[in-house]
Amino acid sequence: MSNTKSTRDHIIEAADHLFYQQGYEHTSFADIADAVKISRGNFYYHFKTKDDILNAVINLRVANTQNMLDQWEIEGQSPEERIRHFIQILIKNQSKIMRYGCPVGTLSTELAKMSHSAQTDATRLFTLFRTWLAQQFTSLGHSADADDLAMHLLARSQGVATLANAFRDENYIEQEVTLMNEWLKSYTVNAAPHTQ
Amino acid sequence: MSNTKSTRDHIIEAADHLFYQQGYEHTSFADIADAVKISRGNFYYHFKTKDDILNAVINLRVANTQNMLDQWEIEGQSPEERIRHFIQILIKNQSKIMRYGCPVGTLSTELAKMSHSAQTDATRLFTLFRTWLAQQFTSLGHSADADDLAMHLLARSQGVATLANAFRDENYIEQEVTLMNEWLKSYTVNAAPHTQ
DNA sequence: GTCTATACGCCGATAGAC
DNA sequence: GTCTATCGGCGTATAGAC
Repeated sequence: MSNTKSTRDHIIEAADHLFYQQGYEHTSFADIADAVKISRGNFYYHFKTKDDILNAVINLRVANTQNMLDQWEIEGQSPEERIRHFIQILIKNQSKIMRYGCPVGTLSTELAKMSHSAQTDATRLFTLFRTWLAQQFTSLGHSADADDLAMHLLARSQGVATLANAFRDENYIEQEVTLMNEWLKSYTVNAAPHTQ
Repeated sequence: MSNTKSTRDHIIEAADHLFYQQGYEHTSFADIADAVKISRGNFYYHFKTKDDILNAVINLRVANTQNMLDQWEIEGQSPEERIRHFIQILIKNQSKIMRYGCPVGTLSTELAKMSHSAQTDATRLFTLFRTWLAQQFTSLGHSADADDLAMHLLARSQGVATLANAFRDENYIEQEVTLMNEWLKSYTVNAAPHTQ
């Protein structure tokens, strides 16, 4: 309940940023220690292995994501407005996405290639969005295919992030966001959606 | 012109597979040497640095991709049939994609995080597909937004690959491929496409 | 062209003083 | 809780024999 962050918290936050910007494997203990301005030795008082830090980072991201979704739930006046909040993060984080891609997707991809045991935990971040989006689509009256619609929208935002990162195109994200909002509108205005 | 592959070719092919399955950084010289069954020392007769192997792998992938696109150009009786060939690789490589993701997207993402100088070269693989798809959409009479449509389809296949890899869902790829084919149809049957 | 042997640095991890 | 010092291993890369 104190407003001063512990060293442990500083480590987790620094690791969070570095794992996002450089990747998990590409980030060394020295990198994190330098960022927090502590010695490598001190590190091991707080975390025994690198996997422990990864675990703490994933937990932090899960908590932050859950808070964000809760906030959207409060702020959004309607399901479509809430879903638009989701789509809008591509704009809000535009420059970071162009440089580093999507934090959820890139971590999941990296851990999958490493056959890392934490891959399942990382997928929980996707699941948070998936479940929340499916709830919104259910509220919109699409309960039968709510999960399909959620996965569809998730995939499109993932693809946009990957290509924006590869091509570093400023306008591209906005262009696709417009299409996603139009797609969403077709599921809210009338009862007959197009074929996506 | 000989039908016997050189040791160099064997190294490139082994590196190609391992970079795809394990990632570039996660793959060591020892891994590749073991796969080719040569000593680590012999390795350096063929490639001086790890970056050299990466370069050779990218060149191999560019050549293979170009051959595939040329083949689709010959086999496809119409632009929409050719584009359907592109969509169909998600089905053809379904099990690999579920395990390792898309070889183009995952390499691009990894090199971006490493700030690797070869990232620009890796993006050429995306550009090959992008340009080829744009040509097909131009042939379909959508020359004004051919590149946008190409990028849109690229993004969707990328997103599907990322989520299929994260969730390991067998049915999901097929589900999204159906949607992509329906989307494509709306650009071929009549002149008024839906909003994507 | 292929091998063994080895240099050298970085990384994850430990020991122990303060 | 934080530090310095150090270990063992792996990874890239080199030297030189065959």
